[in-house]
Amino acid sequence: MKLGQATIKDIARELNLSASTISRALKDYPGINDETKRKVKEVAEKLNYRPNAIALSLRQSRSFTIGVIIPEVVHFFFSTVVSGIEEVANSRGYNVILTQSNEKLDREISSMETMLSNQIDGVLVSYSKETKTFEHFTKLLDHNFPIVFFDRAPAIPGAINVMVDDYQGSFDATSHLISQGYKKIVHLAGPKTLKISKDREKGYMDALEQNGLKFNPDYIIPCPMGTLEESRGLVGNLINSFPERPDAYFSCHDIGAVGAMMACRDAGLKVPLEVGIVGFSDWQFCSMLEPQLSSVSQPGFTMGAKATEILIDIIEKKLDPKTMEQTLILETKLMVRDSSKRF
Amino acid sequence: MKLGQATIKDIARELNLSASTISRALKDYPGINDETKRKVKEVAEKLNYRPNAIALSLRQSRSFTIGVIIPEVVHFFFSTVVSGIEEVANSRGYNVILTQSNEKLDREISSMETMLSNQIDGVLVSYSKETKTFEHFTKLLDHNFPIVFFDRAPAIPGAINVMVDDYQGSFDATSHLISQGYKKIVHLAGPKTLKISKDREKGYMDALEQNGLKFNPDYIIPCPMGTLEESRGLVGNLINSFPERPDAYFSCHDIGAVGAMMACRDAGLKVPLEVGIVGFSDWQFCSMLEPQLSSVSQPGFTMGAKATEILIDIIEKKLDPKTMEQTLILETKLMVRDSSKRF
DNA sequence: TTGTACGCGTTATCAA
DNA sequence: TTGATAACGCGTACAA
Repeated sequence: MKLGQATIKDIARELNLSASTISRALKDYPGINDETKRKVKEVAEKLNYRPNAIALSLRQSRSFTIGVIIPEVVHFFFSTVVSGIEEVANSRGYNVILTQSNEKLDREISSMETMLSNQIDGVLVSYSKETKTFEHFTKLLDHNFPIVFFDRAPAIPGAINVMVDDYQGSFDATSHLISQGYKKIVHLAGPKTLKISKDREKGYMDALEQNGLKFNPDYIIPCPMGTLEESRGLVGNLINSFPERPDAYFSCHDIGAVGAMMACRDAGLKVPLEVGIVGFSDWQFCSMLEPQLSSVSQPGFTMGAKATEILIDIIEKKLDPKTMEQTLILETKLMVRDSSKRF
Repeated sequence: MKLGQATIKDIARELNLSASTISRALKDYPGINDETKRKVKEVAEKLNYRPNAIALSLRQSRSFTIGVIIPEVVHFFFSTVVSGIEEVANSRGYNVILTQSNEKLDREISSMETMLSNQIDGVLVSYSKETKTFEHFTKLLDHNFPIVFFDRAPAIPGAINVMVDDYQGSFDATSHLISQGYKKIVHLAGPKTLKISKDREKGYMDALEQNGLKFNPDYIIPCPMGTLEESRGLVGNLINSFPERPDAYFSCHDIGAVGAMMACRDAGLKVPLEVGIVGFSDWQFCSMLEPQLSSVSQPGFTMGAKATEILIDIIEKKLDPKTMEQTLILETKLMVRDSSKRF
């Protein structure tokens, strides 16, 4: 704060009392003269006194601040999660320091560093697509520093993760497509570095098998970038060149699904009549499209809220993550809309 | 940080030196034995020393942290702004503390309070729809506390604002509709508490007049909530009950435009043939819709970046806002797409 | 070239 | 019921 923010000492001087008395009076400690207390509070009010959280942090070695590292805020899902984080953190008296990695490992690492310098009490992380090794996290976990991972869960034994049931969501989506009579279902897959990508792929494959459809590896199309143009291009090629033209697309995220939808439109294929499409994440725009896009809804707000609750519990109760439930899995919900409904 | 974070004292003890020597060695002060310096850095490395930013903050009365208060993160435009803020703040060595007001005045006020307690060096604000009085800001401005407002600019003399040219954007959008031959253009307006709403309304009205169309007050439909359902319902009623059925809708935000689009579809009206539609903000989904939605694009990232630069300049150069350019206006860009293109 | 002492704002501890 | 002192981690004026 700038010049002239009143401190306890200012109040003390004004009333000819000691700093400790002021401190106690303000915090309603027992054994303080009621009259003194009244006067102290009055002057505090007058001087517009505001406790200095920094001084408190230094003294208590606790900052009541948690860090959040996400790939990008400009991402409907992540912004939803942040919203949940913010909500819970606030209501429990914590500040939220936010940084984006922009999917870069080095930014993730340097963010972690500055946050630690700032004495955060714990951190919530969804790691970047570039991140393939996790020493920058394990080092801290070994020192019992509280970390909770969300959505993107690393392969670290003993780490706490909050995620959605990507496997089941994917399984449901694929089964739904099959139930609607689609038979040649392509999966637009995400980067293999993310566990969620692998889980979604697995759910897709298992759903095929359990429904008696044979799995064709050529039907898995990697979309590492996750842009609309990417999937639109890939699906466009597919439609024109593939020996057996696919009749459905299950994308590991909504953007990819929109790309597929556009490619189909480009090719004059009718959705859902000739081609079924399902996305993943249930972004806001799904119900604005024509036809409305079916998608697997992920509880982003809840994820952020739960992860934060767990983190703060660890911080405050000094829980040992090793003795806790390691993974909280939230349920997804398939939102069936027009893009995949034949009957 | 938890137990066992090494401090300068730990290094001092290990090397039988005084804390001040360590401090100087680490910061490459002149007049320190090279050999000592080497050893200090070595031990620092070994103990995984990390400066305590909290202690620094307390000492310098500077936290290198800026606060951000926005209505909601789950809002494409705001998340874009936050992204710009984050980027610049980070590169200039500042942390970002984020809070959402959720469009509530009391949350806005309490956010401000906790942030001040946390000794932020300055704050970036986009105030809530509920905010009608600004004492909680003016009080601080009077004490020279650095505040930069973005997007939603309050009627505070001397305050620094970064915003887009809402008037011009709106004027352009309306003119465009007129140029496409639409004549009965309805404006879906935002809440009057926001200057941006008023500016957009003004731009609409002026464009009508300057193009020789008479302005009909009944053609301004307030959409205070800004939800899809709201505008869909309102436009639906309009279509059925209005004596002179409108042939175009210019909405003060994209969601409203989508609502209008849906209402038209419900009523069997063809966009853009029978009805033209233009939104404001150019959210991601605009180009995913069918027909693609024309919209006024706002440079969110730039807005965040610029606002942050200005704020940090004020903080670091101790500039007096009163002597500065008060308002930075960024240009909008009309993205003409299918929803308003007749020719 | 290095050490001592003090202060940033607060509170816990011990003494009065 | 109140006050004095020390400590959280760091930087710096001053002394050695």
